[in-house]
Amino acid sequence: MSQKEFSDQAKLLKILANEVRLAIIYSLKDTEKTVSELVEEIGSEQSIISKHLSLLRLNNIVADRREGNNIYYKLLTPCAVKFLSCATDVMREKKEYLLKIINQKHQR
Amino acid sequence: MSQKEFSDQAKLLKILANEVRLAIIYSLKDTEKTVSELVEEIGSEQSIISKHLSLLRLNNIVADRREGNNIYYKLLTPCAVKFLSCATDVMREKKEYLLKIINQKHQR
DNA sequence: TGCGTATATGCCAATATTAACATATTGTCA
DNA sequence: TGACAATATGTTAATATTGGCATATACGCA
Repeated sequence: MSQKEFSDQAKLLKILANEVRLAIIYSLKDTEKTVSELVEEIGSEQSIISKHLSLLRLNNIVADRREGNNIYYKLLTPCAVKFLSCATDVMREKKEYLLKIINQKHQR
Repeated sequence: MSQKEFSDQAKLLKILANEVRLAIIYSLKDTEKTVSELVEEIGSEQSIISKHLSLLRLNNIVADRREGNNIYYKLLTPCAVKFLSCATDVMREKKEYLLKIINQKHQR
């Protein structure tokens, strides 16, 4: 892997590395939603949700579509959800390792 | 998914979302290495590599082992590498989507 | 046209992240 | 013990990220 590849990957991870943006991605995983619906569901202020949506849109993680006064957002890269479950795996693996270590200490 | 789960996941992603740390993880993917080896390979300053290693160690992504003057680091969660390839998938999927869009525009 | 609703954006302050440098720590060996 | 090699840590300044608030924009409808 080249330095540019690491840098690109780091940029992508930074986009995903935010509580609100993760909630948005997860919420859009199998259906499009309006901003209001996301605001209601996630519980952050409207302007905050909008800003995170802008960032995700600028980076082509989501796409928007206007319908009257509402703007619907959908996930462009369903793979992003698989990616999140992959992150969950890493956390589980970490946890298991820690438990193993703790058990070893107790056995001494 | 609960808010705490999103927050935990975001924390993990933040740890991984750095060019140097990605290079370290990738470099350790199938063999342990000393700090000097990582410095040589990655090309950042020693204190910088050390600090990133500390962060990874504190978060149980890597573990260290002293052997004389050298300290060997190894990856604790091999899953982290799979995770990175998963990130690469997301980027590829994004790119493919964009190409598709561009082609559609040209066909009009 | 004017008003209400939905959404986006600009600005600012607080906080987090990072690199760079200097210095400290820990071990080896003479 | 002293000098050196490998690594870690403290401090600081620059920059990036974030949330909160105010305001702007876009649309529908009367």
